[in-house]
Amino acid sequence: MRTLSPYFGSGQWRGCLFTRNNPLCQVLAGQGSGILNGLVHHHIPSMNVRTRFAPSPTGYLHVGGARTALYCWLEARHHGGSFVLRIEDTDRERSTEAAVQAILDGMRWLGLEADEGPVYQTARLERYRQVAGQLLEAGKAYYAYESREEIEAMRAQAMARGDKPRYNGYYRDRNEPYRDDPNRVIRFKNPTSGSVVFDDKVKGRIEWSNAELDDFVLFRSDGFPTYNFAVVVDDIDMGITEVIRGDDHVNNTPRQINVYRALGATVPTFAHLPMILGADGQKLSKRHGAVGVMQYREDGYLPQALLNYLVRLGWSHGDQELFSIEEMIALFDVADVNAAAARFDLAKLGWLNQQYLKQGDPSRIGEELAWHLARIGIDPSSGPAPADVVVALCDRVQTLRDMADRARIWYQPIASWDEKAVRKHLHAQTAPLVLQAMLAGLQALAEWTPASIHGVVEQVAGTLQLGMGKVAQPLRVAITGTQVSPSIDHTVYLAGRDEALRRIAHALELAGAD
RNA sequence: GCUCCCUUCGUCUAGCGGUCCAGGACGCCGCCCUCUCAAGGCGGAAACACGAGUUCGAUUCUCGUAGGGAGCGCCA
Repeated sequence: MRTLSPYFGSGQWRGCLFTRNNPLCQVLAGQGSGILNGLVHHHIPSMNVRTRFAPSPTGYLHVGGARTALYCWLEARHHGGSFVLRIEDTDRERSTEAAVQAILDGMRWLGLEADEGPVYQTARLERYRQVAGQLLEAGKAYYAYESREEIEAMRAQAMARGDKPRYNGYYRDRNEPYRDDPNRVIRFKNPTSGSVVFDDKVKGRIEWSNAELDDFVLFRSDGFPTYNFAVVVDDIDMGITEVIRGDDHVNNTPRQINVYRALGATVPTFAHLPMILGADGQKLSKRHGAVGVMQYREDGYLPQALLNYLVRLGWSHGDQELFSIEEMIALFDVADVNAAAARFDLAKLGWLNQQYLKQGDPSRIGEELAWHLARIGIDPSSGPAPADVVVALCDRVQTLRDMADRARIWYQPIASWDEKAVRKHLHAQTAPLVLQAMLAGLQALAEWTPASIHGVVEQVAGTLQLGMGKVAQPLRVAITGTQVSPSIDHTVYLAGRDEALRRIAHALELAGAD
């Protein structure tokens, strides 16, 4: 089931929030003069920037969509405007409720929540019919009755001539009345001469000859509006001032602008974002890591890191690499976005993630780590405080998932011993002495902190006249079973006193075993 | 096929006619630091797709070419 937007509940066009302050929409929604008259001279007060993110719910929120949402969100925040979420679900075949939820979840995780919406297009069907009817009345649209086969033939013919496959306008001036026909569609009377010009905020000036455009379908024979019609009606009704979307829509823009004009509406500004490519330069697909943003959470990335990575992908501000949300809002401007497509580079995302792992508040990041620990079957309360683990490991991993994995040694018994490590460090001549001394020293320690443990290690090294390596390595193997771990004081500290003593004692046995 | 868009180091980018034998970041390589691994510090290799114009002068402007991409649906 769908939540009907409160703004677009049954028949409330007139009083909807989107139109309340918008004279244009008042008229659009109003009766009498209709959309075509009386609108032309209205100007939307352009002070109030309104952007929207309008995904179709056919899958999860992927990085491309996430970046579009981020840019829309930033643009709105930067100008003190509003960011609206609209769900384009008129394709009932492919739209699913689960996908809507996935998109909402992704946006929430990233912190890109909308000021208004979600608005569902399927809840606005009546409105599209109304506007189409007005277009029909004004002679700016007409009924056409070709069958799909006929259209197909038309296209083939045009192709054969070397033209674009287009509708030939057979019914354009025939003035055919409405009749019950399974092939009935409503087509838009596109201007036949002149051209459409618009200044795209990222692509620059784009000019499109009307001769290239045909009379596209506004309403399908199944009674549903087409995308190109619904977006325009929605964007007008919602008072959208800046349309920011993927550049796969540039080609649609001229025909949409013609619809705005036919409706006498103010045309918003457009910003078409280049797409994000996979690391191999190919279009992002399931095989090329086109995963939902929530997958990045599972992979151990922080939302702030993903956001930072995404904002820098196609946009920059001098040499700055790290941006807080506040800085993004203050500095971002769609007009500064690059026109070329960019590749997604996981290595850089990893670096950024580590930056945030290191800079963030350990206890806050510890909470997220606890989530990851739980995911791999570890009870966070069965060992050291996650925040302490963060401090010990943030310099050594790039993702929380790796961190959780490497934290195992402090929550679970040593799973396997690195034989080479045992041979080299536990069976070293001095190992028994070191472990013995450490055991005694740690036992006697008044307080259990990395600093106090560090003191013991140094003391042992001093009295035994050994280098730090000779002390730390056997100890490290004793605690972890391997020769790689965080600094020795943290490694011992995180084990907790009881467990540390137990492991050292056990290692002592191993050391003396042969 | 037609229309539109794109093109600086491997990658993300700075550059908006001279400041560029092109700057930063990730990655890579080397050195330093060092209890392991990292992190950190220092240094290095690495790019204006090509060809014409315009100009005293092009990475920056124009036009071609090549190579990428998008669209040409009763899908969004």
